[in-house]
Amino acid sequence: MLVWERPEPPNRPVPAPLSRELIVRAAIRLADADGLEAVSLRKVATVLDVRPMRLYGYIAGKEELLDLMVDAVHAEIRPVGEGRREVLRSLAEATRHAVHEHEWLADLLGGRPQLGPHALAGGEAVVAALDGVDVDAVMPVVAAVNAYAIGAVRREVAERRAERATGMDEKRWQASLGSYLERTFATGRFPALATVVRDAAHLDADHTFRIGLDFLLDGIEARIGR
Amino acid sequence: MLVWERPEPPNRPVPAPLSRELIVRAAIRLADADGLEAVSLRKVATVLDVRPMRLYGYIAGKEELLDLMVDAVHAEIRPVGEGRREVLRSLAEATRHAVHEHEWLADLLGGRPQLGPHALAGGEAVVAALDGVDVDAVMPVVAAVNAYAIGAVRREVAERRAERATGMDEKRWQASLGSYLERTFATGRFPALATVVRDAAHLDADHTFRIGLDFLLDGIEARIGR
DNA sequence: CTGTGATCGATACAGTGTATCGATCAGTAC
DNA sequence: GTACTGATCGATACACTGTATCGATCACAG
Repeated sequence: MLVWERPEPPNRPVPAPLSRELIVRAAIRLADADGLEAVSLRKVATVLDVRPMRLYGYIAGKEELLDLMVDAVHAEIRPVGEGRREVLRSLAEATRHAVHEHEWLADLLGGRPQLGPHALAGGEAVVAALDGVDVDAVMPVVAAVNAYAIGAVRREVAERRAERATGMDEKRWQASLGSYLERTFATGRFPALATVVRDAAHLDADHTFRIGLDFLLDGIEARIGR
Repeated sequence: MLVWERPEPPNRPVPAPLSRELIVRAAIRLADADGLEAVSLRKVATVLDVRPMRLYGYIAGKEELLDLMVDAVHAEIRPVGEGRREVLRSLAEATRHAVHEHEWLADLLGGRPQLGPHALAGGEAVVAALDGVDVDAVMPVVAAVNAYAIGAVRREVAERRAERATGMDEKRWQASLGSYLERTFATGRFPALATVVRDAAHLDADHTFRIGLDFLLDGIEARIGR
């Protein structure tokens, strides 16, 4: 082996510039495209043309990356409109809309306290718009709307995924779910449930979300006024 | 090497009896003790004194195991009491209670469709107890209560975990969170939020859950009667 | 030119879910 | 009894994960 053959010079002409924001954006793109389980530090690093350990100079670890992703998307969740009811309704709808654009959000929302800057800014906007409401009532009201939105959106995403998992085709899913339920109901163990599933009108996701939200907003309005 | 030294006879005197239920129970014990991330097929197998691949004779994979765990706990979630409001309230409280006993449930609830036998049996019990309600209204009402319960309970667990993560001590957590918020609020970017956090009474988890639930139940009662 | 402190990333480690496939068994046919 | 068959089981292996360690490399201070 030739002694004077030096190993390739480190070849670090332009160390790819990096920042928390670039990392978070790359992670979000990965999650949007292929789901949360496609987000690994190695893949994020690859996308950014960087070696994995480099990321640890900007983030503490994967958990923090997930937190940062959630907070980044919180920038899109803002109430609009006027009047208490409209503000709260739009808050819930904005949450749902954000989850539609970032399905992985359903897996993370509510999983950890939301104290990032964008989440706090969203909270500020809501609380400010609820000006005039009894100060002791504000947090419970906002918390309730958030809780409903998160739970409802999780169920919605879960159903959508189950559909896709059985082969991309909605009709086929309805059929296979239907036949499974019919077989189960044929045992006679769930008579009341069977009646409802068979006889009730099947609402689409939009209506289901809005009906539940209206229940909640009705109850809130009755206590804090409009 | 001695040719007549046979390798130890397979030493399979009593192949540990196994079943889906044993596997699921072992997994639940692990999750109860150390959280969901402590549930791995290898650890479950170890606890059952079995080699990992053996499990695949009873379950299709880890995802199915998680589904089975959730359905098993659904056996504990049943409405009690009489009257529509009381049935729905107890449903939500039962969900919350189950999560208190199995904190990992907060990570899974709502994440996938609940079509297992115990979940369906719970649905049957609720629907049966709502006898007399307009058939088209039953599912939206139950879905709304479930959505609220799941979302609320996730937030509650998230807060509890954040407390524990900063060192087991609640006072210290309150202090560190408080100082973080104070520092953040000192920037003046969240004036409305700051006012509410500073001036409003801080409710404990029980009250917060019940207040939000009452909002929702009020709204429901106004539409479907009591 | 010579330290020196910071930065970076190759390597390694312990862990994961699960596909593969040879070893081993009970049961049946002769 | 022996020979075959089909089912069962699990050792091994693979690809992948998050991240700790630590030597190599750099810009810069003296």
